[in-house]
This record gives sequence, structure tokens and C-alpha cells, in this order.
Amino acid sequence: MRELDRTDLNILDILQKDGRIAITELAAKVNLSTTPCSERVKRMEREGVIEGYYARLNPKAVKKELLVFLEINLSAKSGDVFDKVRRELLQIPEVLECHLVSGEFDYLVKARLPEMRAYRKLLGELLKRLPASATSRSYIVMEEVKESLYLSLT
Amino acid sequence: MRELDRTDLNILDILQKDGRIAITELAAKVNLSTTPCSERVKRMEREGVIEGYYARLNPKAVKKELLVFLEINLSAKSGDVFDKVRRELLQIPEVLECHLVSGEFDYLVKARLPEMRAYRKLLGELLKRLPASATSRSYIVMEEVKESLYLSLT
DNA sequence: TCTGAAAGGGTTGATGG
DNA sequence: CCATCAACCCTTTCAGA
Repeated sequence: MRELDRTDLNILDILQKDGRIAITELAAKVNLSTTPCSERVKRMEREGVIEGYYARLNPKAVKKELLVFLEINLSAKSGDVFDKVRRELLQIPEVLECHLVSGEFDYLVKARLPEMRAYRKLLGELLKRLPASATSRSYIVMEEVKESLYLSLT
Repeated sequence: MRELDRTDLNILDILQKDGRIAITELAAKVNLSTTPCSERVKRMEREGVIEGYYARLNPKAVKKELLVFLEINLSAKSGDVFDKVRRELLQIPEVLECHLVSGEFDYLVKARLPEMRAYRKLLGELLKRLPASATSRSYIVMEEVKESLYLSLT
């Protein structure tokens, strides 16, 4: 994986903010002609620096009013249990994020759901499928102050 | 804001997975010609159903190896304090998410940083700038099992 | 609200600096 | 590694159903 130069970082910064910008326009912004600009983008896609392009939707507009975080603590810390729980969590489409964390709990899960009813259902399903020793805590988001994937490249 | 029909949801589903797809290709996938397909996309952009398009980067490739979550508890729950803390948090570019939550703490913060040194620096800065009564807990992510913004539209 | 066609502009690949 | 140019493809607009 080659090092990223100033122009590459510049391109990445712009694409993070406008994933659908035309290559000609992007090229103009970074003072290149279209060919090398397009090649840089393609190379970074190939090398996995750019993982993909996504439209971001308004959750309210698609009836996902509720954002919740779940902390899941597994007392039995065998590898088997971790793998099983992970597989369960990954199967749930409402789960947007799932991280294995150090500290006081084990999995931190972020999920978007239509409303409280769906949340209680999810929680019920989870507790049924998790090992008996697992405990969980939930945090309901009252207000989303900020949510992005933008990485500053300075 | 008009209701979204089956075709709209279909379009949104595809754009969530491939934000740079050409309109002609998108139109073919949803059995439309390009004109109405383009108009539907434009309308949903205008109405805020589609909030934007973003390239997603590989955090490791841009030297953001560390993902941390911070719980920040404000004992003094006056509106002033909340606003001040929020403004502090929003000014930090490494903060990707910030949510006001119910439950045992107040702000849940997600941040991406180069490494431990940057994390300790961030924590030091934060504690200096937050009110004296604030407490915090950190969770370092050991493994990112899943991270997406994809909303299932079924 | 759709299709189809035409004009304008973007993308891609060959060629050369 | 870059610019230019030409061929091709996509996007946008407009007429007509």
C-alpha cells in the first residue's frame, strides 16, 4: 500500500463530504486533469483506502425514529460464547454497529428501530438468545447531537 | 413530504449500498427509464430523505487506529451546562458521534484517534474544559465487528 | 407520471511530454 | 506521473402519450 500524498488526502477529504462529485470537478479542485485524478481514486478504491460510497438517509423519513445503544456483558468469557453472541448480533439488520470493548462491558451495540415496541421486541429476542449469564444495559438516545463518519485528514 | 412508494424505497436501498451508481444503471435495476428515476432521486434529495453521499474511508489507512466511546456524566443538569458541553464536544474534529442519552449517563461520545497518546490528550483536554462535577468513563474498542449506516427498508 | 430521443457534458483510454 | 484529445457513455431536457 503506497503512501498517500497531499493530493490523495485532498481527494479523500472532498469525497468524504461529497461522494457523488464528478471526477472533472474533483480534478479541478485538486489542480489535476481528469485522467490522473480518476486513476488516484481508482487506486485508492483498489487498495481499500476508500471502502465504498453511500447515500445517507434521514432516519425519520424512513421510520427509524429510535436510536439505542446496548451494553452487553458476558460473564462466561470463552471464545465460543463470544463467537455465538457475535453471530446473533450480526444477523439483526437493525444493529448498525457492534464493537468488542475493554472496560466494564463486552459488546457495545448501536441499533436503529421504528419505535419503543420494536425496541422491547429486540431486547426480548436478544435476552432469549444470549447465554443465561449475560447482562445488558440500554441507553435510549434523546437527541442526536452529531453523527458522522468523517475522518479529519490534517 | 410525500409518502415513499415501493420504487422509492428500492432506490434508497440501492443508493445506501452504492452511492456512486449511475442513474441509468439505477433506473434499470428499478425498472424505470432514466428520466423518472433521476426525478425521484432529486426529489428525495430536495425533501431531505437523502441527506447526502459520502465516501467511507478505511480508518487504518488514514492513521486512525483507535476507536473509543466516552460516557460523560453531568451532575449539574442545568441547560447552560448541557449547551456548553455540547459546544465543546462539537468543536473536536475527532468526535464522530455525540448523543444525549437517558439512563445512567448523559452524553455518549464516539471518537476516532491516531493512537493512545492522542486519546490521553483528548481526555485531558476534555476534563479540563468540562465542569468540575462532570465524570467520564471510557471504552476502548478492541475489535470492530460491524459499523454501518445502512437502514433496512423492508 | 411515464417513454424516447437529442444535446450537452463526463468518463475512459491511447498517445505523447 | 502528468496533459491532451477522441470515442463512448451518461445525464438532462423536452416533446408526446
